Order: sequence, then C-alpha cells, then structure tokens
Amino acid sequence: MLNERTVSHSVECGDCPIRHRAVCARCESDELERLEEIKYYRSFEAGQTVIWSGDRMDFVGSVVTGIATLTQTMEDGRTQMVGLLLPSDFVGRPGREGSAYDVVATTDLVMCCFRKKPFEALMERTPHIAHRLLEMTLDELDAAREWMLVLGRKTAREKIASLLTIIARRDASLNLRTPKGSMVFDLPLTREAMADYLGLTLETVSRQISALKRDGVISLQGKRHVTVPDFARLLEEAGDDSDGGMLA
Amino acid sequence: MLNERTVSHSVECGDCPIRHRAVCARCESDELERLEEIKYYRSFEAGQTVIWSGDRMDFVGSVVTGIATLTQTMEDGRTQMVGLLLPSDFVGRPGREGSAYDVVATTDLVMCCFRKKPFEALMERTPHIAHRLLEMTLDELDAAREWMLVLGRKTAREKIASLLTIIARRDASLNLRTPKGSMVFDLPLTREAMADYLGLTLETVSRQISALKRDGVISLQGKRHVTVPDFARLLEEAGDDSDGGMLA
DNA sequence: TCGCGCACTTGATCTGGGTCAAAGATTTTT
DNA sequence: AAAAATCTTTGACCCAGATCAAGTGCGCGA
Repeated sequence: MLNERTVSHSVECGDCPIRHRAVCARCESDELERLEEIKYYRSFEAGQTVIWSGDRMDFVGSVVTGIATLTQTMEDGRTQMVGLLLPSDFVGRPGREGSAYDVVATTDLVMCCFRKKPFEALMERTPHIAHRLLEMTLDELDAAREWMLVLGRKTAREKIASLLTIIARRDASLNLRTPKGSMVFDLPLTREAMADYLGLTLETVSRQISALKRDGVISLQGKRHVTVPDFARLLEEAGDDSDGGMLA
Repeated sequence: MLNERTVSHSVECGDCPIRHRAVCARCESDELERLEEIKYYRSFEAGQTVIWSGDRMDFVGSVVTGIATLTQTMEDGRTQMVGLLLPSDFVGRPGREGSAYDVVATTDLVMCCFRKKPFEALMERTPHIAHRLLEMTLDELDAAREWMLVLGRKTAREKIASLLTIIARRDASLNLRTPKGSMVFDLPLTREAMADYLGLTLETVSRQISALKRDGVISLQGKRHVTVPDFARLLEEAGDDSDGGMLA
C-alpha cells in the first residue's frame, strides 16, 4: 500500500471524502450502486484494535481518515509492523477467512467497509475489480519486499531516512503537492511505532532522528512536524538509488 | 510462495514433471490447450541470472527443477534476498512491464514459461486464472510479511532455525512425506545465500549452524545434508508459535 | 495552578553480530 | 594426483545498536 502507481484507477465513493483505490473506475454504474448497498462505516479510537490476528474478518474496506498499522507479535512480546495503512489504503483479504495480522488504529480512525461475502460475489461478476485487487496486492508485495531490504541490510540511520522518505511521498501524493526540493509533513507515528516498523528500539529511533536534525538533513518543529530542506539529500541518506519518479 | 495452502488447486501440465500451482484445476480443457500453445522451456546454469531488476520481462512461468532466488541489491553491494523459488513456484508479474528484482539461478534450473501477452489475454478471458493468481499473490504477501518479522526481530539463531523450518516444510510437501518427528533434507543454498536471505553475514550463519549442531537441534552429514531429530524442537528454536498445520 | 502521565531525549554501559584473518574441506581443473 | 578454486569453519577483536537508567517537556484533568 505504499506504492503510488495504482491511484489513477480510483473512483469517488458516495459520501467518502477519499477515493477508494480498491474500486476500478472502468466499472459501470450498476456495479458501483451494488457497492453502495453493501457499504458501511466504522470508527475507532486511537489505540483500539480493529481486528486480532487469526480472528474472523468479515469485511474488506479502505481507510477514510486516520492511520492503522498491521503488526505481527511473537509470544514474548517482540513486535514487527508489517504494514502502514494511510487514508485511501485498502484492508482485507478477499478469499481468506481470518486476518493474518493485528490491525490497530494508531490515531482515531474511520474506515469505509464492504461486507466481504457480497463484495466477493461482486468480484466474481466484475473482472475489473478482481484485476484491480491483483494490481493492489502486487503493489503491496513490492512494498513488503522493498521493506525486507530495509530491515535486513540498512543501518539505523538509513532506516529512519527510508521511513521519512515513504511518509513524505505518501503525504505529498495525498496533498497533491509537487515535491520539488523541500517538503513539510507530520509524523503519523510515535517513536515506538517507528521502532516497530524499522526493527529498532525507540531509543535508537530517537537518537538517529536527533542525529539527522543535527546534520541538517531534517528539522523539527515540536516532536512531530518535520521539514526536509532537500529531499534528494534525504534519499541519499536512505541509501536509495531511485527517486521513485517523484522528483523532476 | 512459501505457503502451502495453494497446492490443492494445481493441475498437471503436459510433459512437466511438476504441477503448476499457477493454473487452476477448475479451468476446462480448452483453456489448458491454449496454455500448451504458448508454453516453452528455458534452462539456466547455476549462477546464471535469469533476469535483471528493471529489465523487460516478457514471460511468466513456474520453476520445474532447481532453485532460483529473488534479490535486491544496493549500489554499494549489500544484497537482500526477498524470495526463494523452489520447484512448482510461480515467477512473474502479470500486468507489469519489468522485473522488480534480480532473478538468479542458484542451482541448475529449468523453467516452464508462458509468453506474457497471450497469458494475460487468457487471464482476461478466464476468471479462474485471475483468481488463482490473486490467491498466489496473497500467499506470497503473507510469506513476505512473515519474513519481515524474521528480519526485523529475530536473533541470528532464530533466523537460522526459521529458515530450516521453511526448507524442511517445503521439502516435506514436495516429497509427500508426513513429517512426524524427525525430518531429513538437503540445504539448497550456500552459507552466503542463507546469509543474504536472513540479513546476516556468512560467518554468523556458519557459527549458528555449528551451535545448533552442538546443541543437538540438528545434525549434518557433509555440509548440506541435514537431519532434524525433533521438528517441534526446531520450531521452538525458531520462536515460532504455530506449527503451520504441518504436524499432528 | 498544580501535578500527573505520557512521549520523548540523552547518557552510560553491555553485547550480539559484524569484520578481519587464517585455516580446513570439497570440488574442479589440469 | 597435484594444483587451484570454492565453500566452510573457527578465532580474535570491534562496534552499532540494545539495554538500563535518569531526566525533560508538554498536555490534560482536577
């Protein structure tokens, strides 16, 4: 859900303020009407668990506002975040019974859900929706594998820079700003959540953010508001060769 | 491609000695005949690169014999393996232009390929194939995310045990042995390749294998042939709570 | 306004795994 | 069968990041 190539196919959804990236624009109105019929909203407070790993999950949907995370936990409490869900991201596993991960609301959260059974039935009848879902799942697979490189081979400093890069890009694409040079955004995660995403401790996250600040790669207003004076420099710190087509 | 829940839908393919997990058993014979028409074989020697990251990839297919790996590389040479392709595993990204990773033959390798354009056309006409691909991609996504936990949070010893667990399971399912208690299999990877999969150095891999041997968790005949006297013990060493439904 | 709680920072110390180096062991070449 | 190349093991040492331990600062309820 961290890849932007899918946005173009999205469509406005009734009274949602966001676009559902799950739904294909080429699908005709009668299918969209059917989607409206099986649609409902759910709200969660910050810190609330949307669904536990292994539990039956009888819906799919998109994040409307707020942030949710996908995490895996070992018995001894070690946790690894395996996905970050920002507004417009899709949640759910069509064709699967339960959830594979804990889904947790990191901030107050509103989701637009579709009941799974009818959604799957609609998918059967509407090839475009199945193709969109395949596209999206491939995007998520790419993002997950790119993150494997971050987790397995990057230093703490590179990990922080990589995360900032991703958040900055997502933020820029949501706000339709053209990120030439400097960028400004809010960190949607606590230091601890960042640590769980990056396979670090929260102390190391804090130290590396301080180091990036000291070295002029970023500056902070308060604890969460970030200014990146030179995005290319940040990419360099992330050890990232590509700019993901976001610059120029 | 490390998840076993998809095997049941597979189908024998002409003269391939393996089952293509990509192709749905419910598809009728005329579609299978069309698949035969666009099918061809490719062989690679150990060490040969099947395709470079970013290069145009005009086929999809399955591994028939041998092992291939998916790897990502940083400019400075650090590499992370993001996928391990064993016989019957699917390779390819329907709907995508190029490869996202380097695909490398780790041993001598034979692949059964389908030309991508006609395969995609067939997919358009045959919803079952699209659904099978979505299933498979979800399996790979689950495997990738499970691996994120391994890379981000497990110790070197747990990482080695996790890898052995996966190889043992795959091997058991290919050979249709029921893995009650002890298991025997060959390591299909060099120490260096294991290190690249696990985000370690080859020295650490070697040391941890020696430690598991010393502690009686495994024993080695030669450098590659592994005996696991007690699979439950290995799972415990991997920090893995679930047995993945392979035991009992 | 006070004080409590939570998120964050910073310091001191420890350690798991990396790095560097030197041998085995196995396979391949000649 | 000797030589060369490759893969693997093991040892000695080091360092990035973990752990343990105080703090700091901000928001919020009383």
